[in-house]
Amino acid sequence: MQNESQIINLKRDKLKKIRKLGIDPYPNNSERTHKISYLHKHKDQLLEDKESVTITGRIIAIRRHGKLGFANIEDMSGKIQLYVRYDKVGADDYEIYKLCDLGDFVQAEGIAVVTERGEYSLLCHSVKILTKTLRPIPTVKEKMVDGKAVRYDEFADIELRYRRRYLDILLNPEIKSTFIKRANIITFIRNFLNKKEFIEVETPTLQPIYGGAYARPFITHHNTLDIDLYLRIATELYLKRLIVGGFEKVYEIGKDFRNEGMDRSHNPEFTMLELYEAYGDYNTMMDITEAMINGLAIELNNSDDIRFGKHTISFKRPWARRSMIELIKEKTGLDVSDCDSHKMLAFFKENDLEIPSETTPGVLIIELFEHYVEKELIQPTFVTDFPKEVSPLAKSRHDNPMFVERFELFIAGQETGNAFSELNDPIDQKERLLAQAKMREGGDVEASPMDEDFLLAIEYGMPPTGGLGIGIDRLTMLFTDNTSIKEVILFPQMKPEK
RNA sequence: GCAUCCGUAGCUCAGAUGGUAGAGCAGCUGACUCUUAAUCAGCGGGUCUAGGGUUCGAAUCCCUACGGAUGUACCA
Repeated sequence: MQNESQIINLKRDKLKKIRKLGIDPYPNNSERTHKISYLHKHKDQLLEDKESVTITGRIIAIRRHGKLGFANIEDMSGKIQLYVRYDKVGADDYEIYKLCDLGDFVQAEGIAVVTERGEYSLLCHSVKILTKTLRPIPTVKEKMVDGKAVRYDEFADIELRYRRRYLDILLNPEIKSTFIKRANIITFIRNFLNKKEFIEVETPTLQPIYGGAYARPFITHHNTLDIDLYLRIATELYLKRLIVGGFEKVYEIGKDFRNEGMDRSHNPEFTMLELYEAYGDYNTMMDITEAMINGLAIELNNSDDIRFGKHTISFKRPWARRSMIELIKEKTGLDVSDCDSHKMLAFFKENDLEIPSETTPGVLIIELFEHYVEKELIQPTFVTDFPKEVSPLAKSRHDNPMFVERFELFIAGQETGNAFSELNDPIDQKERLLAQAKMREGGDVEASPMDEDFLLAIEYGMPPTGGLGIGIDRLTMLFTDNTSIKEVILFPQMKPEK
């Protein structure tokens, strides 16, 4: 008689029983005098003073023994055992205790004691129910073996964990700490930038023209204006307008949306930090990136090093700064600084590499880099000097105008940041955006549309500026030793269940 | 997109070669005034992801769909 819906019916019956006793299973008010962690911090004093305390929490284990029983309850700060005796709480409250299930929220008042078996507990004088659960909470049991918690019956189904993240957080403590860490990372970045006098801003998520990255957008519609709007793919073009306006240091931490493939490192919406500094360039962006992430490592781990899978990654400064050309030459022996596509194509053929659909020098160089170099860059490495044609918003190098002043930051083989000396020549910028628009007309769905309004702003004058983008999700993956972006996004995008 | 693997009770899993589904935990009933994966006795619980096929017979073999994981491609 007990599949899930029957268990739910049994719980509804208990609910009725509680109501029959004249008790509201969902009272409007609750009270607590202390968090559970307080009981642990002031253990000796509480044991001596026998001061009455009231705590609240969720039942995570329950053991009944006739006229006495135990329950482990947990709040955000910790766990403690409740010790419930018929002769202490009285018949009414004992009845309530008997009607409590795993997952119910309760309020307990009592004094701190140590049981005969040596467990620090709250000996209850009263027990009150705060919320009755209707569904069976998956049972996860833990046993301490040699100081290590061995878990039984884990809540481990990956799909269920993501779809019912609340259960994941409730039942898997390491998940809770992952997301606390994520919050700490964002807080640290805010504090770091605020201290450097960056201003935090918010720019539109709904944009009439999207741009600032190479990606397909989500499209939506505004009813009153009767126009289509795009969910932003980057904050870049609006933040630069603010530099034009005289904000010298700005940043935004927010969601970008890209309508493309999903995999281990891509979620359709993701969190991005972008910052812009007037009178800076890509070199100052390297400095600030190093300082920020190194500071983060020290803040979180009290060390320059973190463990990531098999690797120990050291954020000790300075980090490697390597030209893409140099790296390719090192791995392949091929010098691509002359952007000779014939030579590169010959190399592709010699080595049986798949030839990309476009065979312009820039695309071929990137292809070589991704194939031979990217995955090898485990320690933090700034890869500099990208081909101009794949960087429409970056300034050219003076010594070789085929390349731009740009870097991508690679850590553990993964792109974690992207920065450049921002192009501020309005005529050059217009030409490059026109080239993008042409690619778009030619069928490149990821090329950016022309943004006249952005060009207008640049024509009013943007000072030399360094700009930087860092993927917060990927940074969090690094610092929490996760290889899937879904593990660091609370509610990752999933296909609907049928 | 392609390839491979996976989907059995609320949770974690077992179900060789096809023979008609099982365990632990959780739940229910009872016992128990110091337990902590409580214990003991008993009881129940399943559209084996869905649909089709092969077969006397399918959780098992085949096909399709759905969902997930991994790899790969794409993502400057």
